[in-house]
Amino acid sequence: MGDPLRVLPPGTIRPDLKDPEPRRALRGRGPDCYHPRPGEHQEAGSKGMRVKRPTSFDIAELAGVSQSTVSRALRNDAMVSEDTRQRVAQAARLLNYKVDVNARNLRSQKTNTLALLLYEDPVTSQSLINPFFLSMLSSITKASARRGYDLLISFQQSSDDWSADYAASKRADGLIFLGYGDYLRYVDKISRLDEVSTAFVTWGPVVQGQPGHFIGSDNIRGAREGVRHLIARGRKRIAFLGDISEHCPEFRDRYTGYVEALGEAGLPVIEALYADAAASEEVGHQAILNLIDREGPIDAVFGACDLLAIGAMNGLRERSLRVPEDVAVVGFDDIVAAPFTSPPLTTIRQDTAAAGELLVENLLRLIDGRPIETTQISTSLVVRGSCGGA
Amino acid sequence: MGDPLRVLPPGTIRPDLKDPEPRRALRGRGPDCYHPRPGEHQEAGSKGMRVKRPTSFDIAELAGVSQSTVSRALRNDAMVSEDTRQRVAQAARLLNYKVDVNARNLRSQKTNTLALLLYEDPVTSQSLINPFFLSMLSSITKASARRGYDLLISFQQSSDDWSADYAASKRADGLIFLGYGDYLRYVDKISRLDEVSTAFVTWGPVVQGQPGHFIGSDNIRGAREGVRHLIARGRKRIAFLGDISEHCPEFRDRYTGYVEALGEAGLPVIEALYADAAASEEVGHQAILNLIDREGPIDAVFGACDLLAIGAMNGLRERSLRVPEDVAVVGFDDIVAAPFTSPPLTTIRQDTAAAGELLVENLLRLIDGRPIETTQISTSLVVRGSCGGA
DNA sequence: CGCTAAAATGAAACCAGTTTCATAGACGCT
DNA sequence: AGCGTCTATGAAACTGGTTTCATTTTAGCG
Repeated sequence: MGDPLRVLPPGTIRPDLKDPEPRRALRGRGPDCYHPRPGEHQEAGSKGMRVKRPTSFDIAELAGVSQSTVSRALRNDAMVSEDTRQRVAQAARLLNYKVDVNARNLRSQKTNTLALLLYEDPVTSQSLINPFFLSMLSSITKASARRGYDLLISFQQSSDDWSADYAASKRADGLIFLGYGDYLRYVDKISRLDEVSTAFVTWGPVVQGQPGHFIGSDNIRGAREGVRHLIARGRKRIAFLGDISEHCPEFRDRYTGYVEALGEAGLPVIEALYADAAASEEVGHQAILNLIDREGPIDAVFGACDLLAIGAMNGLRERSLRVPEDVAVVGFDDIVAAPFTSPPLTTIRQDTAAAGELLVENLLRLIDGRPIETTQISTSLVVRGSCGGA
Repeated sequence: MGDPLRVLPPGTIRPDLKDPEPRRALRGRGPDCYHPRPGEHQEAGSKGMRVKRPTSFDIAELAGVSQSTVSRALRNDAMVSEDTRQRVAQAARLLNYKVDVNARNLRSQKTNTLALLLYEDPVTSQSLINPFFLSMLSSITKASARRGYDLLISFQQSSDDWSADYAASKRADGLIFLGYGDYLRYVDKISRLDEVSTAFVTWGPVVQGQPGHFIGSDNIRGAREGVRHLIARGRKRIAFLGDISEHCPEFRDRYTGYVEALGEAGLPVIEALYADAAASEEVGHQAILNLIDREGPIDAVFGACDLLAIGAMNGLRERSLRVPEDVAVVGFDDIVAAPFTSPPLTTIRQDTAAAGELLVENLLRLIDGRPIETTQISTSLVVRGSCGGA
């Protein structure tokens, strides 16, 4: 927003856009150098040959110590003198040495890698249409990076073998499951992981007796808070939008919170269920139209997720109902787009940063057998315009 | 959308929601079995001990062949008789054998892994706020999975070392760069990869002389098509929304297409620039308000990405301007939300499926020195409601 | 100064596969 | 039958680190 606005004559291109010289090529290589020529790797000889990458033996020689000492020094093992450590570090820098993680992993039987398995909605083949998961993905990536772990990512079809293989083949030390979809089949599948003692955590509602594996938001409480807020603002005919079948246990819990809040206030329960597990604008849009047409006037909607709520807002607008004057809307998740809908969406925020952190933290605890503490994340009500003001 | 609607009396919970029995625990394990007890791994003895995982030697013994034959058989090497292959496969199945990828990688000097490096907008620390990248991420994941490659994912801060390390430490065979952000610094950094002959590809505008590395949509042509469409629908004062600084070369190209289309028709160029590289609803929202306030009436907006266009639509609504009657809007990307805005957003679709496919395909070609063919993806105009009809 | 314990180091085993190289057997041909 | 070629297989080398175990240094102390 820094640049001033301006109007230029028709067809003008600002001079600085004209690319006076063509975009510069990467550091003086010829035009056809962009793929390595196979075969020339081995023969060491003239310039341009690929030098064999240095090993810890090369460092050892240069630093005048044994190879095992190099290994220790580079890992900051306690048993190396400061002097040696310095010399080794310098030699490594000099030769631009990088450990070979495969060798390291092979011997140490650890990979320093976590695998994130996203399971897909079997119908749409798209579990990631919901930006909420993007947010989770981002926080998980960061949380694992912060702890020095790499992250492998994989989309799982429900037909797949549910890649316990990632652990079995020593690609990863632990598994993180994430997604909406065919929850039942999925729980059934990952349950077997426990038997082969593979460390894993799952984003989802807590399952009894498995407090370590299942981590999730307090959906019941969050939804209750949102609906209470609507009630407090005088709304009486509040619809619920979301699939509460067993495929979507999170939504089920949110529905429970919704029902509880209504129960407290003695208000009617209006469901607009739909079978499609993939929560999207489209589904919310359709659902609200059906609901209005069949159930008549409502004065509020609680969407089981923001996408549903946003779809509902669009549907309401299509029926010339004003948000929030005629119908107040509250969502769940607080996706990045929520503040920028029109009106801005009031919603129950799931703390994805904390969630990612907790998933990774707990997984690492499982991996090395430390006890687990929390498995629930608390939500918070974010009041914006769509519910009719603070 | 299958379930019927219904209204229940206040406070009712549907019977099937009552969780008759608590959610079943994973296959009959005690409550505190959810973390492995360290130390009990080694001693093989009573039940419950962790059995040492089988190696290829175990398979060899069981199948009555040598270990090297096992290796060959499992990799479907040509030099194994069908009979032997069968016996080995069966033995492997019997012992539930999985290769140790670390050993495999170490010896074969390949990882069958690609690394996806997402670079972040240095200001917002969020390169993934744009769902477009989610779509890219998804398609890249699938494309590499389809080719049997694992995908490592990592968020890169512009301050980072730009993890050529992923290749140098033999974690990955090749690198894929993706994101918006500080493009200049970023190009400068990855340019060095070429010197250490690390295979990589980048999603972004083509850089001269490096046709293998840079892959992107035909942004100029796409934007031109979109603006032409607006002109064909009678719009004359068409604003452009997007940062065209050197940090956003894609947007720059789209601006070029915009200017070209206007030039053809002899129409004025109206820019609403902003300095923030992160394309978001918020920025589009603010930009359109500024633009209207300063430039007076416009009858169309071309957003350099969908998020900007959506933000603009919200801003227009705030000023009581109707879309598309008063102002037509066209975006770029075709994010999943585009069909579900109100009105549905007309936009230039980037074929993310093809893009992911091409990125991975070209990267694999670079890796093993095959020549590269295409590096550009064509876009397509998707006409919906926001531009004033087909 | 001599003795002991602790710290630092080196030699060699080890991780679990792939790959090379040598060899045995099968087969076709003269 | 003798010979060469090709296929299938096994033995052993090899990948590049970590870890164990033995050995040498160093430090502390009477």
